[in-house]
Amino acid sequence: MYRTHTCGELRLTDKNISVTLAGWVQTVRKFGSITFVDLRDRYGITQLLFSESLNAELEANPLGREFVIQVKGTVNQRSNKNNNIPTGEMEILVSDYKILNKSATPPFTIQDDTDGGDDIRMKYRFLDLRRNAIKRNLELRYAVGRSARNYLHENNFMDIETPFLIKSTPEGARDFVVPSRMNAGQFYALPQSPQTFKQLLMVSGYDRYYQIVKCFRDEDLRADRQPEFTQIDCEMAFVEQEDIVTMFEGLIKHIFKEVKGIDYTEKVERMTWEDAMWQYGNDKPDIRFDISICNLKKPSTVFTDKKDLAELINGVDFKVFDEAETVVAIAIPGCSDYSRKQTDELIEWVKRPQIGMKGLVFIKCNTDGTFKSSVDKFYMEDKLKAIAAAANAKSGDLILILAGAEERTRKSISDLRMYMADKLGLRKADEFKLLWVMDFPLFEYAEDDNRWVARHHPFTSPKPDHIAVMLNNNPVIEDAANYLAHPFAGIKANAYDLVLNGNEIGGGSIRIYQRELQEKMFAALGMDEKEQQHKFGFLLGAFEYGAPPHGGIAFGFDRLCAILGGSESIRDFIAFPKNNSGRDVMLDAPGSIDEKQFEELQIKLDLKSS
RNA sequence: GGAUCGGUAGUUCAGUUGGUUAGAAUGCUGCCCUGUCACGGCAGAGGUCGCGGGUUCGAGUCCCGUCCGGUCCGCCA
Repeated sequence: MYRTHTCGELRLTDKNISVTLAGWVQTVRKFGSITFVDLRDRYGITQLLFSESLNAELEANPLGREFVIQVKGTVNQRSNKNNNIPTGEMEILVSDYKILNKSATPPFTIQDDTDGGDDIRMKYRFLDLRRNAIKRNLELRYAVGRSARNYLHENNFMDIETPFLIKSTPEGARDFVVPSRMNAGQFYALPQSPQTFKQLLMVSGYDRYYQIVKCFRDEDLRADRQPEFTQIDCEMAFVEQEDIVTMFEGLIKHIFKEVKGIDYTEKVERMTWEDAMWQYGNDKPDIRFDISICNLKKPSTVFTDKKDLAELINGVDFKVFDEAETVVAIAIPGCSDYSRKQTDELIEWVKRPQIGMKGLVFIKCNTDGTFKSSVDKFYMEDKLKAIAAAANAKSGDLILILAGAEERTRKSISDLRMYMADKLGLRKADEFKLLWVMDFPLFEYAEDDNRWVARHHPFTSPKPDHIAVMLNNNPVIEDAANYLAHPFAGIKANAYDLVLNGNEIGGGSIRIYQRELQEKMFAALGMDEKEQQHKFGFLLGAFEYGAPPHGGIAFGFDRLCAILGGSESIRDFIAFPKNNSGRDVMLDAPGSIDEKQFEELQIKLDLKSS
């Protein structure tokens, strides 16, 4: 037997018992003729005491960091206790030890506050995984997964596996492809999600399905995006949007409770996509802090009580505002005392290429009731005051205003809002706020091809009221410049995203389950009958054999874990993640393959030079 | 496809206006130390300044190219 106990298990109450432990040497502290060793395993650290009698042997067989050793000894009370660790009151008085395996000196220290940078830690990921920080993340991930399975199991969901080797359907994200040896010249695709399979399972009558499943998308990476990632993928039959929303609010609340000990009793807020875009500039707003956007340019349908805003800023010959499609303002609490240097910094920040604004107008709402702005030349105090009122600014606030093309400006003010909130510490990692964003547009306009693309995916159903609009209108866009006037532009989808602290953690929809509507949808996306049959014939066929109404949702499992762990980066919640370029730096993958493999696949490599 | 920041000891970093022998911390090695737990003390080893080219009397430092890594935009139905 290698061990009787783990390194996190023994306490002072075990005093005098004989034990055998095995683990890794974290540190060796030689202190004259006695030696202390911290022995580490997955469960904790236990101090070993090598007394004088073992000195000769330690000299003959010295210990080094990360050596794997086995020790026999008795549990001993420490004369100096360490209150920082659970095992800090006891130690093992070692009678005998054995080196099970030596270790080279690790390239970085395997401690909570490691000296290793990201690069080296990724290359030696197996060492990094020994560290508490990463271990805790993986434990959290396991807990979230287990909690989700428990909840779904209790609610009659059934875990059904779906294939990884499927057919490429180049709609949406880029597919990873896998050549087929037995079908030379043909390729499988790895699934971007099990979408069509779970819908077919609904047709088959498995009315509550789930899977915690890998998905693959060949797109560029981000801190919160990996080419292979994990979804909690769910689908239900005989449901409406409200059923899904209730069921999966329940799932997240269950996870909050089981994993974080949080009772999320408050009502989960809801917001239409339209409101989210106008009030927060973003379809996944962080609503933990109360800063919303005021549109100063046009009378907004959202703010019906502030109809005169456009008059307020126009007509003083300030060209920046006059010529801008959109002018938006946010009031930052308590920042009216910003210095010239600080406001200049903000201006530089919005001018960075990533944000790409030409400038930033600010109004200081001083605590003495006066106003000071960067546009005093154009706006008298009474106008500044009126703008401040419109922007919901209080005394002591700093109003920041951006002007420009609508989409760009809206995104920028949203980025600025988040930047300021981070700066002011308003985004607290231990505070969690859920939000449903609903009523997304069904279609987006693709300028390049002058056609509609599905905003969510092509299986999403329109709102019941909008089905007729879809069935009775021609999807062809005759007037590209005026595409918003096309009836399809206003069609809203039966789709919903669950947002947690400004991150989309889940998204789903009620699906189309009738062949006619599905065909109409495909046609709207520019697919002729032949193409529809080729790509999705199996699904259209299935809809003819008693497809029930159904809908579902998929959660980004990695992202959910990262947020619950208080991190924006998902990489530390994945045991073996890819780097920014989609490489596994430990394996040095991807790599080339043997000539023999090419021959078997009957593939000849002929890279096109760019 | 693009922007931007970085690459100097095993590791994390500093390195002034281009100027003598490139530093610190930590890790590593050796010696001392009977209660440490970020142990302490003394001594020592450790460098192709990512790579290639250029400017210069002289380049870690400036310029061009390239590779690698981080972040972001585009992209991610």
